[in-house]
Amino acid sequence: MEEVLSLIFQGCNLAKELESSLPNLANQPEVLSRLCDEISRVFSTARERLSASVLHQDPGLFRAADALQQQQQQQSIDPSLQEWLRTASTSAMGLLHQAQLFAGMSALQNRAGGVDIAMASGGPVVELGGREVGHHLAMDASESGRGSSSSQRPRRRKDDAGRRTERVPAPRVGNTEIPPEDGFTWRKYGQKEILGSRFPRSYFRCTHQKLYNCSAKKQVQRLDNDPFTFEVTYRGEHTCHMSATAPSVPPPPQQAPVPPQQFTHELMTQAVTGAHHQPLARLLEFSLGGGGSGGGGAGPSTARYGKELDYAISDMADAMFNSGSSSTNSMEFIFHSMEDKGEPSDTKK
DNA sequence: AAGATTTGACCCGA
DNA sequence: TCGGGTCAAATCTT
Repeated sequence: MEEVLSLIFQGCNLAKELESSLPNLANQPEVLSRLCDEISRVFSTARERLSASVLHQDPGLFRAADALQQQQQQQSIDPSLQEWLRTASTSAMGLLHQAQLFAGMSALQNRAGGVDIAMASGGPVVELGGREVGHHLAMDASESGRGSSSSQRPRRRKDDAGRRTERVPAPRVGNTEIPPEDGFTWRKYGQKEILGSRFPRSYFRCTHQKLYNCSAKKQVQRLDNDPFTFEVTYRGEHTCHMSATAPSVPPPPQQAPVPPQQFTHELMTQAVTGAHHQPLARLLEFSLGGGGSGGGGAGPSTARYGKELDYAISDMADAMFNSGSSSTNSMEFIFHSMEDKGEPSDTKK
């Protein structure tokens, strides 16, 4: 499996390189063709090895892989599809990764959905059950009381008891640079090269730090020996969830009101069936084997496509897990939330 | 215009 | 003194 992942990773890197050099290669079809062939070959090899080991688990998955690969091959012929595929694959994998997280959050043991999602994200099935997305709410008593006397800028020590470290899987396909979503909204405030590490460490604080005096922070760093895994260190406590109006309230895992099958299939499909998400919807039709909405051409997309989905997913989580006191139908809210996220981005740029 | 991200500089614990 | 963590101005995005 390790070898296969390495192949996929290699393919992704090749694709990235191709993408970045597209402007320079626009009038060099032979070079483009060669690069596309190379990428196809890498992914084909990976897929063949995957097929041998997991095909029996979910044949539908490989229909999606086939569809993806066909689209990739068409890239060299039809440039208009390039952006479509790039954003669709990136977003789909991001979205599917979100599905992984939600599956863990709601302690879903959805056999079909779980297998589909985990495999479609290009990696092994990860132990979602062991990742308690909401657990970093645990109180960090030392946070508030320290740094009072000596320094104007309170600092934490490395061995601070308030640190909680998790390892979470990175998206295997698409933009693997994106830190994994965890149900909170974070604002990046720094990035630093760490001695002896191949990858820089990113520093985040809660988006609502000022508004709610929320002291939660997290560091995200990719593992040297496993670029597919992020090590996420949480520090501080989220005080923003104490407010009734605070956004991005972390979901209590046991309160998931949505039946697993409905969530992983219908919800995920419907979530992307807006005009803005047509390509993604098509991709998900493949990977989830759903009916889909049909119609519509390949719409425009932006580089932030995936991130918008991240936010949309966050809103979905909010809607799902905070609908207890509301009289509003949670699923309706979710879909409206998705529509709201999709509509404006169509008009932007 | 407001919010988010980037990035070089600074601070401070080890 | 070194290196990790944070600040804050510049820049980018929406």
